[in-house]
Amino acid sequence: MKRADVTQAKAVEEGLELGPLDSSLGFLFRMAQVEIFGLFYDALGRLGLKPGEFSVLWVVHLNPGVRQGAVAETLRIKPAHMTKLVRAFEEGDMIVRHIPENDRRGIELRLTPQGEGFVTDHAEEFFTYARSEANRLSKKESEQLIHLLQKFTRLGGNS
Amino acid sequence: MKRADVTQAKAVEEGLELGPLDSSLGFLFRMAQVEIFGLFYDALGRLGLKPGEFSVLWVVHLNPGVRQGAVAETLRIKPAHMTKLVRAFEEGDMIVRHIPENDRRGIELRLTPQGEGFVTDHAEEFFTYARSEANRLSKKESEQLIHLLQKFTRLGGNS
DNA sequence: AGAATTTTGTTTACAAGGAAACAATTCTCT
DNA sequence: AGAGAATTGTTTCCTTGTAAACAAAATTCT
Repeated sequence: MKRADVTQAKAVEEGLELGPLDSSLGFLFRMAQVEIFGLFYDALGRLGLKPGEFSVLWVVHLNPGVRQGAVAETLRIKPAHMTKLVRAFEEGDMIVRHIPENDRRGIELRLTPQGEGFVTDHAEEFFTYARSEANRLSKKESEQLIHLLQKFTRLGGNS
Repeated sequence: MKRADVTQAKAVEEGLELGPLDSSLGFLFRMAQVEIFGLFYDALGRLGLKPGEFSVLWVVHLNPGVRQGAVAETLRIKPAHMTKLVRAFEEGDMIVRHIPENDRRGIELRLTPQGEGFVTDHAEEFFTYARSEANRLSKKESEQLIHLLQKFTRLGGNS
């Protein structure tokens, strides 16, 4: 029996009706993030590292001596959580915290040699995964998606 | 010169080097979700309800008698968490749980009259917010973005 | 029928992340 | 210089979400 009479949306997922929900950006972003988190784990889970954690190391790698608050604000990590992450990385000997003499409030972050090694060892697969995430889209489509997301988030190529 | 003169984009990015990170779908999805969560709160925070919670009510509204596991799978909510949400909604007299006689494992969900009232009262602003979320993109761009996200998540359209 | 398996939801025990109060340092303004 | 304000990070407490073990019901396969 053909189900084409029933609405398209009815065919989604468990067969549940979603109405306009499946055209809601908030809902789609959440679904997309869950999806991509799964892909990340399939690819890099064995490193015992989460996407957000790698980004912290990556940003410190590219910006040695950056203050931890600046990293937090850039990556939208809340200060309380940032403290925990940085302390954990310090504990794991990946990051060193340095309190500069000219402003002893801020804390400057740098990678340890071990941290540098970790980042350079895994950066390629991290970003390769990041590209291959998109393999359910054509190259053109994923470029378009990236562009639209950059515009929406005001990040990347809009300056 | 005041700090307020610095561009918004600059303030957002702190001027940090991100390298290929700002073209990573995983990173962009996370940023987009944080962004949209903020927009949601500005618009609907006063209802004391979160996006995911409203979606549960919405899906039950559109699919009366649906099993809670089906809702969980559709919305990518883990079973353990789904139990808590449903119990809380039951507590708040928004949802009724019904154990059908023919299969007493599953639990069928329906909105109470109060739940129906709540959903119909707030659905419009929920989805209006969902549309106005996109107001930093042109209409065409946000349609494109929605389409690409649907394709990426295999939701909506047809895969 | 009856043991083994599958499906479905719940409980427990924990990790991730956040809000708010706090502490230390620097800046502003008189 | 010194009081008040702003900046920066930390601590405490709480909420949200997850994994893993469990329990109950239904299904499958002798």
